[in-house]
Formats: sequence, C-alpha cells, structure tokens
Amino acid sequence: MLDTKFIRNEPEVLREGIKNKGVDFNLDLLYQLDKDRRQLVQESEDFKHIKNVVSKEISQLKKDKKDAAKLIEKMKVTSGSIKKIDGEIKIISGKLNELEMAIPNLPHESVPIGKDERDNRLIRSWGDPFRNDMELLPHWEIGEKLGLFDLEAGSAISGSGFVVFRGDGALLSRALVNFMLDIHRVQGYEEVSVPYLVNRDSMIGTGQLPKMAEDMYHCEMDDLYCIPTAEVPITNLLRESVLPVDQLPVKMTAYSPCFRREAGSYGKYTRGLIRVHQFDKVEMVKATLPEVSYEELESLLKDACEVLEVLDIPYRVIELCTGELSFAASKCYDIETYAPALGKWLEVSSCSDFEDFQARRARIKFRKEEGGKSQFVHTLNGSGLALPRIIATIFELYQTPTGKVRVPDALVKYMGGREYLGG
RNA sequence: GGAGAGGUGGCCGAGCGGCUGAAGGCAACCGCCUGCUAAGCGGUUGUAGGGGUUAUACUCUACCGAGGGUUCGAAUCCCUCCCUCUCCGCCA
Repeated sequence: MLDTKFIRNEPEVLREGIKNKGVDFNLDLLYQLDKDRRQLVQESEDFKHIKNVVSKEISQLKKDKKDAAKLIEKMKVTSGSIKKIDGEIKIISGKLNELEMAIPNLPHESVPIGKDERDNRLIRSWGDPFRNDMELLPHWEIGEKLGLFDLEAGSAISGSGFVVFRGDGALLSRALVNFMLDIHRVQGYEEVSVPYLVNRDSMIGTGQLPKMAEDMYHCEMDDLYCIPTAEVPITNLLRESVLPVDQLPVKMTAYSPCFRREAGSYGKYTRGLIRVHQFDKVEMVKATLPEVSYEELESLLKDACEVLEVLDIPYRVIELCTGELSFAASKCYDIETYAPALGKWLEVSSCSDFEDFQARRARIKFRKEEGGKSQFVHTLNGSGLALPRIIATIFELYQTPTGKVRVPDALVKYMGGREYLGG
C-alpha cells in the first residue's frame, strides 16, 4: 500500500504511475471517500472532546456531592452523536481501505515504460545457451525416458500439473536445494525454515491478497493459504517490528515448496515442468534502509546469478517494463535460462524491489536513532532459484550423445558423486 | 478436543467504573553530588493520526490482545474471537 499522504498530495503522479502499470483504477471515488471520511472524523473528534470535558465535570460534581443530572443528559446526546458518526466512519473507512489496498505499487523512475514483454529491456547475458552439436530431446521426453520424473503419476495422485520426481530426478531436486542454500548462506543470508500454510494477514502483508485470491490454494476450514512463494512467510517474519538500524540489511533465505493454482493459464508453453501447481524454490528476502534499496536489488540479482554461474548454466537478465511489473513491485529483474530443445527462454528467478509497499502493509519499520521517528524499511526478494525450470534447462542443455544427462560439476558432490542421471 | 491461568508502556509489574497515558520497579538519557568506581539525589523517556509553528512550543483524538455490548463515563463490568502457559486426551 502507498503512503496516504502521497495519495492525497500527488494525485497526478499517482495517476501516471497507475496508468504506466496498466491498471484501471477509480481514483475519483477514492478521493471523494477520503474527503468524506476526514470531515466525519473531524466532527466525531469535536464531539469526543466535549465528551471528555463534560465527563470530567460530572466526575467533579459527583465528588462534591452535587447534582449532575443536567450534564448527564447532555452526555447522552453527545454519545449518541458520536456513535452515529463513528458508524458512518467505519463504513467509509472500510471502503476506503479496500480501495487503497487495491492500488498497485508504482514503478521506479528507471523502469522502462511499456505494455508487455516486448517492451522489456535486455540487461545482460552470460554464457552461450545454444547447442547445435546434436539432436536434443525436450526435457519431458528425456526425463520420462530416464525415469527422472513422472507427470502421469502426478496426475493420478493429485491432478494435472503435479509432478512426481523419482530416483536421480528426486535426488537432483534435493541436491539443488542444498546447493543453493549453501551458496546463499555464504552470501550472508540467514537460513530459515518456515510454515507453508499462512494466515490471511500474512497474505495481505506481502500483497497477494486481496488481488490474487484466485491463484492460491486455500484451506477454508482454517482460513489458511498455501504459500505461492517463501517470500510470504519470510517477509512476514518481520511483521509488526521495529528493526534496530544496525541489523539492516536483514537477509534471509529459505527453501519451500510453492503452490499456485495458475487459474486460467493453459498455453502451449506449459508442457512438462514449465508450469506446475507445486514446485520447489529457494527464496531470498531482504529488508533494507530506503536509501540503499536499489543497490541491494543489484546485489540480490548478483546473488541469484551466482547460482547459475557456479552451475555453469547460461542465462540472461531482463528488466521488466512498467506494464509487466507485479502488483507490489516497483522494479523487477527476471533471470531466464534457455531450454535449447524447447527453443524457449524460461524465467527461473524474479528479483524485485517493493520499496516500502509491503513494509507499510506489514508494518515493518526501523529506527535510525534512539528516540527518533521510525520509518518503513524497504523489502526486496528474489528467487534463488525455482527448481523445475532449472531442471528442465539441465535436462535439455546437459544431454549427452549417449542419451544421458550429465550432472553439472558443482552438483556432483551434492549427488553422492554421481556424474550422470538415469544411468 | 477437555479443564484451568493469563494477555497492561522498551522490559517487569500495580490497577477501586470517573481525578489513569496509566502507580511502583528496572533499563535508557540529561543534570547534581562523590578524589576514580559503585551507591545517592533531581529530571526526562510510548505509538499513530489531526490542528498549529519556518522549526520548536502548544493543542486535539485514539490506543491497556482483537472486535462487539452495558454505562452519562470502561484498562476496570458482560459477550465473542485470537494468542500464550499448565494439566488431560489424541497423534507424527
């Protein structure tokens, strides 16, 4: 959520930002409600002042054993007015809050203005992703052939879009998780292990609710949500806190499965491991001082890229244009790896800066000096990385002429010395 | 799931329906005092929002787990919910 003062004072900046994000939003209604609310609050507070004063007078009269009936009459009227006005305020505040929560975060000024992926900006590339030396099988074929994963079994157990990894495939998943967590730990992130079911407040805190309700699995009986990313529990770990400034930046990393309904997304590029309802991911989260958050975004991106470089997997970094940014993000880099058989770049990480958008919702603050005013931190997060697409890339890129898949060197020791999958 | 206990300021901990933003203690800060240290003495120290000021000062409102209710008036009484702790049951 944005700063209410900013919303009030900078309507034009706000309008422009929302437009660039490609969102339709009724700001006029919001401004009207805000005006109404402020007026009512003023009225209510005036009455409350009277109430406090008269209340003291009554108390004094009682103490002096004098008659207070007249003042009590007056209080009845005043209290009635307060109740009525506060009722109206409550209704309006509810609507207003709903609207404010639905305003997306605004893009940072450095973000290219644009509508869709064609307007994204290529930042850099690392390594040569293409292979012409042999005929490559798409990852689902080599995967099934070597018995590394089983989509049909996943369908049978749960439904389409669920995967069963087996044997070396399962081992590879576990190896990747350990490998990534080790890297991030060395990079200075505290490893945490978090709940995979979270409550409504947490989802609101990081901005998944109310907008993305359709994309999440929800346990109705307990009103708990399956996390779509570890970002949610990690960031909410800091909820309602005032962090000492010497603890910043806070850096945490966690492995978690991620659950996504992916409502309405069936396309041609969703085959195999590319888009599934449950997948594993290692996530990094940072909370920083506002003035360094964009530097921290760059280093976050670097931390994610390091995983790929150590694995020796080529990638490219894309900066998303304004129209492609997610609801809560002000700036975002995607890291993509190339699946050569598929002929397609795959998003394996998103590194985003949310500025104080999430911090305001989750009330995560810091205090610069003792007695000073507390301010909202900036939060950032990035995947480091999402497993299925990395696995798809490995399966396609690391195929050998003998029909096996070579294990990236850096993973061999995490695989009990195994150098090839499925053989 | 059953039976109890409890949730008050940075922490500990009082609190009779009005004089309680909240005693007392600790901690922190500022002074004083003391040849150093310790002790002692005096003072200051919550958050959010509104008004006001160049900025202070000043002022108003709200906040004692959350939400309702009773009352002229609620931290204090009643109801609902949440959380923590102890005991019991169930269970990986």
